[in-house]
Amino acid sequence: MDKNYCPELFEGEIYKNWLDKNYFGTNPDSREHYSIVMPPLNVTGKAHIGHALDNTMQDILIRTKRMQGYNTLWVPGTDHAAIATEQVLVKDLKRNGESKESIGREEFLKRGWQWYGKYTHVICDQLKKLGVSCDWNRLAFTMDENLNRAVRHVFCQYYKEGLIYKGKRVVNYCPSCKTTISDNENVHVDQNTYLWYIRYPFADGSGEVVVATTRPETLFGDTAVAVNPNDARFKGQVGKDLILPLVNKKIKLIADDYCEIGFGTGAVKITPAHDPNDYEVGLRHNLEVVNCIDDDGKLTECAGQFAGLDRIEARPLIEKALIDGGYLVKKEKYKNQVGTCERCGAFTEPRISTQWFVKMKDLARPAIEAVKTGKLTFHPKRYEKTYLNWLENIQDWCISRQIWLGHRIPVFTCANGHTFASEDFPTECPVCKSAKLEQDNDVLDTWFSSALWPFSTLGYPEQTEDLKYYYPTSTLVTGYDIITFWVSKMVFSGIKFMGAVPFKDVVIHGLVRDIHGVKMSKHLGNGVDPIDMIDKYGADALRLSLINGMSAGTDIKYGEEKAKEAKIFINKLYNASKFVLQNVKDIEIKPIDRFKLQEKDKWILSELDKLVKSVNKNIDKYALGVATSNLIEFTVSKFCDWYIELSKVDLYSGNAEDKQRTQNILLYTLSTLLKVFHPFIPFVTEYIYRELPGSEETIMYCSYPKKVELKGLKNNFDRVINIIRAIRNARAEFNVPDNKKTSIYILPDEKDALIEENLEEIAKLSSGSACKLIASEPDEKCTKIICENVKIYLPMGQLVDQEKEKMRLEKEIEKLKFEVARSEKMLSNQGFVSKAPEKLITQEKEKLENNRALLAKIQQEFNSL
RNA sequence: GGAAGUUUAGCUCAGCUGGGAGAGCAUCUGCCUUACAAGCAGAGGGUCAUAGGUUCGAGCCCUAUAACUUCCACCA
Repeated sequence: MDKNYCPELFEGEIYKNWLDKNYFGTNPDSREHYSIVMPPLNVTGKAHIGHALDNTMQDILIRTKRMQGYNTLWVPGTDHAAIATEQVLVKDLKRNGESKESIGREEFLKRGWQWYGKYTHVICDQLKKLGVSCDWNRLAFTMDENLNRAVRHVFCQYYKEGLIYKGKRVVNYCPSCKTTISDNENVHVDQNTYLWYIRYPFADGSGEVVVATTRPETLFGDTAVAVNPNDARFKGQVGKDLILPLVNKKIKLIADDYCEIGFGTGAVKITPAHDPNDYEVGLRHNLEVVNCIDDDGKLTECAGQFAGLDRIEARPLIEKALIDGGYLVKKEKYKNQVGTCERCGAFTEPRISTQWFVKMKDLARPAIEAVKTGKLTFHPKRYEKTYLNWLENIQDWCISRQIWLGHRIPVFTCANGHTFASEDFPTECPVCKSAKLEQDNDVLDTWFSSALWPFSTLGYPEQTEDLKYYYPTSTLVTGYDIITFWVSKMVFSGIKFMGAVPFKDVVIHGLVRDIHGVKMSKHLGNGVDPIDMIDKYGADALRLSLINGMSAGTDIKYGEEKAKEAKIFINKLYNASKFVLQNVKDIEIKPIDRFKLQEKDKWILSELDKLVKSVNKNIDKYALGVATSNLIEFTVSKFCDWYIELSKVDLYSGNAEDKQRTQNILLYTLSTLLKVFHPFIPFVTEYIYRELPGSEETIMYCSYPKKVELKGLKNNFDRVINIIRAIRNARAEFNVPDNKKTSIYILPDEKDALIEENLEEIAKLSSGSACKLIASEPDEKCTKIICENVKIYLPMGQLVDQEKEKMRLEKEIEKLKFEVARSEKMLSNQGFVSKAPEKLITQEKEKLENNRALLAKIQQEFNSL
């Protein structure tokens, strides 16, 4: 083994070996299953650090369950991310002077597939570097032929049941991406703008109504002005005609509750084509719908001289025209929120258009029930609120998108105008047999296909063996940002089409932010590239740094430092292993219960037992961050700091029996530790494990430790640890450098087997030249420590100063007096004695007694000085 | 406008059903001790956001307040 940990030397080789041996592959059998479907990664470019976190968590769960003997399936996959990919492709075309239209739909789709073919590898290779143990034989893609079948099947099912309909709605439209986007993709941002107060004169010349608007350019689409029916100011005026400025068209003044009395001027212009509320008002009052903004975000002919101008750019020109015409009353600063496209950032336009919708109310109900009845649990639980709140206020889901990439809506219209949905590719109209068919031009929202992910990847709509065996899956791991986008949709789809929730547990993690807590983005350049981290520190270090200290569902602040720290820790584990390996070369492996264990052995084994139990418990609770810190704590503070150092005594003493016992315990402890640790840091644990004497072919299939199978581990070794610490402390207080060895004399209060057994250990770990048991005070000038029922004498020669000793003891006495007083106060408190639990009271009493005794001893010591 | 989360050492965060404030990093001191200087040993450092309340006892439970973060929402 190399002197220090070099992950680049073995991670690639180990992963290749796992793949070659098909260790990740699985098929249904008689065991209990544990399955996860990977949230599909967008095939748009690179995996980011959030993917690394998400997949590390899943890998930890899968690897643990695999070692626990479950039949574990982890399905990897990618998503076609239609809008994003289409955008990239369009940009590419533009660069070559081409366009979607110029190359045609078929050719465009071909390029889409080329893109997917190329980048699927890239993203999968990145996941492989991370060490994920998913079944690559089953790599799925949301556009695969069988997934497309599932989509068509589901669509037609909905269609047949009347759950899908085509309707007119005001939807968010992105003029830059040229497609409808969902409410979720429409992000509201604060904007400093103005309120324009515009004068609308009555047609009969009897005055005017002033309206306030943030969007003067939509004036051309106005078909009414509304006031509140109870607004006294407009009494008798409702129903009269107004002149629409610049257009000189007559529109009516109407009364509608939507208009609030207190806001603005009390009158609001109604533009049914470009505002969802106005559209509703329009329906109620039977208003005309005038589109004044087209697909490109440009004003239409109804804008007269402004037709063809971009809606935003036209604004100042319109303002000028309003001023010139004497229509503008005033303009004041105003702050509001405006919708922007999540992907391209362009201002979105609410726009009336014909779209496909899924009726949500009935689908949502069982999905709500599933959580309320506990069939589905979120971890942490508070995210159930996000989920429920969304489903309880659900709107119909707009599923059509005006782009080319993606699953095309399987609805056809024949030459005679018959419209029908078809799961297969039809050749004739089922009504009139016409062979002239035209398919709907729109494609489905990407989430429509990912909603089916947990069963479409297992073969649906075929009732495959996989589907029967692995569905419902066990756990879904994902970020809180897509609970509404995705999780909810999988749940109602799963219930609807499979008759069961798609997973039992949903584990939610936070976002990985930069070290200052700012969201990572290309724009800010504050992103951390996971592949960079792997190249510099190794995949295990990246994994560990993401998981360690993570707490459920909270965002993680992440910087390169963390990966560096993790690597340093792994180096520690690596070196501890190296030490063990160097010392077990000549080992004769025996079960550890064959040996007569010393206290220190019992101590490390009982600590190991605690560790293993705690890690198991925390993995079951999905508290992976806690499990990780337990593992690190044991490795450093128990195994390395103490047991390895203690073991040196018996390894080098020349006593063959002691050596053999210690070798076996070292090996047992290390190998158990590696197994428990393996799901978290798979590479280095496999690498070391293979070097261990008596190891199996791979650590991946070792059985996951549940506890240390050994009785009688109770021990008192903490006394020795406390004594060693006390000596180290005293030495530091006297400024004795570590390289200056001194003798240690111990005078026990009574015969003390534990101390007798550990004299050499005490000497070794507290920089002593030797540690001797004595029967009476030594003659040398010593400093004296009283603790753990022994008196310890450190011969410090000239360094010992009576006054200093006194001060030391005084400090000690003060502390003890304080403690004693505290206990006494507590125990004399009637409320405490009568109400506190029995166990606590006896504990407190014991403490008081011990402290009193110790105080007496130290007091006596002080007096004798 | 509604909801959730956060507030503990200089920094990043733990802290379970209430029972003597913890870790890592950073800082300071001493050590190249035959696994590791990517190391070891030791030390300093906190009115647990604020104000009330419940309790024998509150970092933890309740109420209010403040600051920050996030999600949801159609107010011109």
